[in-house]
Amino acid sequence: MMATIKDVARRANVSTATVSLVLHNNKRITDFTRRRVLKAVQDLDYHPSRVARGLVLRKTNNIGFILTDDHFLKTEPFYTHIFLGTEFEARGHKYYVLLNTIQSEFNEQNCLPRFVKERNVDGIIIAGKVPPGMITCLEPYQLPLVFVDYYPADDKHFAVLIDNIEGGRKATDYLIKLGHRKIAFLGGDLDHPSIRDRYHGYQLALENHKIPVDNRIIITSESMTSREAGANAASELLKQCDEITAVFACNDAMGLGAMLQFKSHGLRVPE
Amino acid sequence: MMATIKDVARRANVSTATVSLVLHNNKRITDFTRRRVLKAVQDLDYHPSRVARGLVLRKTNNIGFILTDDHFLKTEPFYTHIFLGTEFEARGHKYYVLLNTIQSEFNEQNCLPRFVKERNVDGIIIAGKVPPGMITCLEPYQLPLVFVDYYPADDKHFAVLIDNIEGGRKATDYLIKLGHRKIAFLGGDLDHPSIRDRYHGYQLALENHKIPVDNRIIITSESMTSREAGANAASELLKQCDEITAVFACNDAMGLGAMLQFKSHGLRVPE
DNA sequence: CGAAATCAGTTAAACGATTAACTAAACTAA
DNA sequence: TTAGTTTAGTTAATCGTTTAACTGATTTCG
Repeated sequence: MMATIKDVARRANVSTATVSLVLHNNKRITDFTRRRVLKAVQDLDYHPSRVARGLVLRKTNNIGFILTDDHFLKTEPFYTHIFLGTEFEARGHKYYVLLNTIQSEFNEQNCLPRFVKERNVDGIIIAGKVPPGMITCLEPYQLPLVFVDYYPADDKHFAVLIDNIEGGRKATDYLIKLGHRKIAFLGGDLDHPSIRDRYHGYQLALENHKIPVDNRIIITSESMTSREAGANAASELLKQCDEITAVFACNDAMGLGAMLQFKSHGLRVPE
Repeated sequence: MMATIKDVARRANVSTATVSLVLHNNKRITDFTRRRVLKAVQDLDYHPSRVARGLVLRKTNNIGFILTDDHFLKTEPFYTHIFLGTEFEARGHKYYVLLNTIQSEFNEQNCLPRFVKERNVDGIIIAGKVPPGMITCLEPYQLPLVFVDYYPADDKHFAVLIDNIEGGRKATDYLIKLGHRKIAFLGGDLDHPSIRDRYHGYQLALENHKIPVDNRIIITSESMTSREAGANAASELLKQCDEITAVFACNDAMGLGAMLQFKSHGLRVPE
């Protein structure tokens, strides 16, 4: 069995309070006692129980990471990296990360991750598209909330965002500088802020170079995040306009799907 | 503030013990009382604190997931899927999953994940290559251990494994059935059991078809898991033998690297 | 009828820490 | 000398549950 604070106290011939005080560097313990306690701690390889400590301090040192699983699984490894980065940083601050993937369909009832209701986290990170109603549901728990890649409606919450406008602008700019003039835009849900912003950036770049926006070669639809969607979009583009020389795809999966589709129509990519 | 069992007890005019018993479906509570308690539970949206419960039951309902981060980050999304699957299944059993990526260099000292020392997990899943010495270090904690994609030295431990021999055999068999005779093998560390087994499967398939194993076209090296490694191996292969018509790569990154390298030498892939 | 058994709860200890409040001894100062 | 202060700890309450042991009332049965 693992050593508890009582074992340490017994071994060092002090009270458990003293052990705790030593471990918190309280100055009212003499060096003599401190050393004895520390020795006992070492001997027994004692580490305070996270659970017991959590109870009295009302603090779990857990961070809940909520992830719309669609994103994690179906698109790029973007969220994997976000998650790993979170875990790494949290670990550095002696926090643990509890992952909870959720469905995007959100119903008021058994909606929230269990770790919220069971008070098993001190704060929450939500990555990806946040189901409507979720934030309201979360409100009464008073947990610190941080969004990743999502624009909260109000400005009461923190969010970590990608500069999608600038990203979209730069990417498009790059294509223009390569000489492309007919650049198609392949996006997912335009209601999704990140997609909207990339589109915005795309527009800005075209504007800067006085290239008109051609609505025929802008293809977006709500559920467009998969390869098939990309492929379908590519077919669509081929029908719409044959002067296209470049494609701006909002994610890798769609880009790849489109690329394969172009190839199967005898076009060569990147040429 | 969140409701505690005391709030529920007060509201239902019973003792906290009764509330707990009701929640555990103990039969010595009358329907009359049970209903009152359940009503109070609903009204207050009460959920037992995982932390408090953990303390008294000596059970955290957490599973520790240890991952050699090299694998997670640098190679395929294989481990991502394992992890997500684990989280999903655990959630179904009311467990949480604590991730902890570790370095492959393992030193006896501050080696083990904190969640082990702090008794914050009930069991451990280790995915990927397990650093030597780690298992011994883990021993005294008496935690249930399950390995994923790793062959434990002793048979005291459970492991979830891929049938790499069969996988390697099938893949090679497929290439042979397509008519290939000179099939190169690109692998990582042959000490790694999964690589060794795939190689074994590769050999078996060749044997079955009475194709001799050509050592010149078998390229393995300890750290070969990246695209660059794949590219280097491809160059090597081109020098060694020009009759190669197919390549068996042990992971996607290497395969991709090799493919790109072949292309840049003017070869067409898959043709 | 009276002892034993059953019923429907309650009381209180325990889990492993933290910390405010207390205490006994030593020291300080008028 | 004596009251006050500082020092170096200890005692005991607390966090929110669970559950063994208890209790008082009712029922069962020989």
